[in-house]
Amino acid sequence: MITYSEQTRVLVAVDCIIFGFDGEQLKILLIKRGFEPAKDQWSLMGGFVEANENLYGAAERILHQLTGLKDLYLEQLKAYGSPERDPIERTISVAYFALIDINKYKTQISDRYHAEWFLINDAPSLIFDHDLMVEEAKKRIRYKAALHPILFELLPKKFTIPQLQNLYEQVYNTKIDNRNFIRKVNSTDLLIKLSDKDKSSSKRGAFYYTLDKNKYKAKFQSFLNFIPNPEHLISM
Amino acid sequence: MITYSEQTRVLVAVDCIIFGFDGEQLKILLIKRGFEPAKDQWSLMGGFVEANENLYGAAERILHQLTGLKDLYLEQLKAYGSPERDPIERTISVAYFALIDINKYKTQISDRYHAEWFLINDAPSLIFDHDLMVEEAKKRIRYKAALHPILFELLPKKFTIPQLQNLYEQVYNTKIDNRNFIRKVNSTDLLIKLSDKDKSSSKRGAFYYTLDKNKYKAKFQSFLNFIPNPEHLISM
DNA sequence: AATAATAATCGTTGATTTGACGTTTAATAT
DNA sequence: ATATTAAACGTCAAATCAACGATTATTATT
Repeated sequence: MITYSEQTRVLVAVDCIIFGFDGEQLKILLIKRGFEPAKDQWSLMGGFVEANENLYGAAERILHQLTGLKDLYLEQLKAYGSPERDPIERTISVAYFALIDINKYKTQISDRYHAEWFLINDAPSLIFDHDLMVEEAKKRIRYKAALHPILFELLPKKFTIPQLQNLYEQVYNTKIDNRNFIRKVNSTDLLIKLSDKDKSSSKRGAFYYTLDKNKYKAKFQSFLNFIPNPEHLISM
Repeated sequence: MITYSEQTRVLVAVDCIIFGFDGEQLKILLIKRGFEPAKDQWSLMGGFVEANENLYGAAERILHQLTGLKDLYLEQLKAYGSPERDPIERTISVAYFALIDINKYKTQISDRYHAEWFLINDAPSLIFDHDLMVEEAKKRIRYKAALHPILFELLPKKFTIPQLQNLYEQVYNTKIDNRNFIRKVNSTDLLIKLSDKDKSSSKRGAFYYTLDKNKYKAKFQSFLNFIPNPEHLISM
């Protein structure tokens, strides 16, 4: 029987960078670690990969544990494997980022992890190399969202154009001309206008829209350009 | 003392998808495995991550072992972790892709690995999930090269415009209008025209060019568009 | 009933880029 | 002299772009 017996085995973990949008602000979900090392420090949600699951499955499980949600947008970011990244024992971590609508998130489930949403630009510093992971995840999202309509994954089923624009403005930390933005959004043909309005943030009220799922899938690969001169903003 | 003792440890490997260009054709470097399992089958070059090195360092080492080359373009593709991907024992593999100028490659070093260059569209099928890795690496290169000038990493120090165009045509498997291509290339201002010519492939001879390294670094992030309608070609 | 505030549409501008295509000139091996 | 490839220059209409002006719609507030 063949074995790889002379090789060292290491721990493999999955860590999740969870981005959320509540209709107003872009946030990230962090947990307060309940165990050593680095107990009581802020951290990404993570866990070890189990014997029978693949990496994506592990990320799904971990995400479900914390949020109670399934079928989220989830994409592998990168594997991190510096020998010193975990002080206790060498651990390779495969980072995944998820995009979720905060309104779907169930608080009660997260209580055991002491999870909290933080504004994307106002989050505490994290354990190990998690800050680096978050930075690289932000870059990746900017990069990808400049070309593909992934930001819709952050929005509720029904959303308004001002919410959508606000989301883009936060992701790219820039002001977007509203007239050009609407024109571009309409030209993608991805949205279906509903008959009811959101009157919470204005007197007139903004029409709700919903994503045309079929067109979304069909057009996912075709490049978008909601952001003027994205090459000035993106680096990765 | 804190430990993660109850967790299972697994093997972590690095596999390299090595793309090369010899001035005429785009190729991939494969090895014939000299050990079990899957002895004598074609495979990507890989190896286990050692105790004192990070993932990128492991990829560099493995690449150096096979090619004798250092300081190559090397980028992490993705981590692969299906439980069944290695029949002997669970192994997570972090795939890296490298871009190299085949002329720099030293044959004698590779002999112990029975390495061979294959045309990109005429390679044998590989062990484990290596075919999947190669497919995803090809996609990644197409995606990235549509936006960033990474294909220059495949070219020799001195190269001609016809060589460059040929390379793009092979990567995207398409014909490119030569007049528009030259105009676009010149407009990037990335190339320095040399005074000597390559007369091997034409009577007139084509001027050699070299990459302006400073401008290359400065402009790496700004999007290129050598490929007409890249959105028709790219998917990832 | 007037006002304020946000939402949404329509239109214009000139600049730039795009791809498709035509033409010409250059250099040199044969 | 000829064939062949390199390369530069030009044209053209279509499309896209960002920036900006103006208007209308809707409704809560006063």
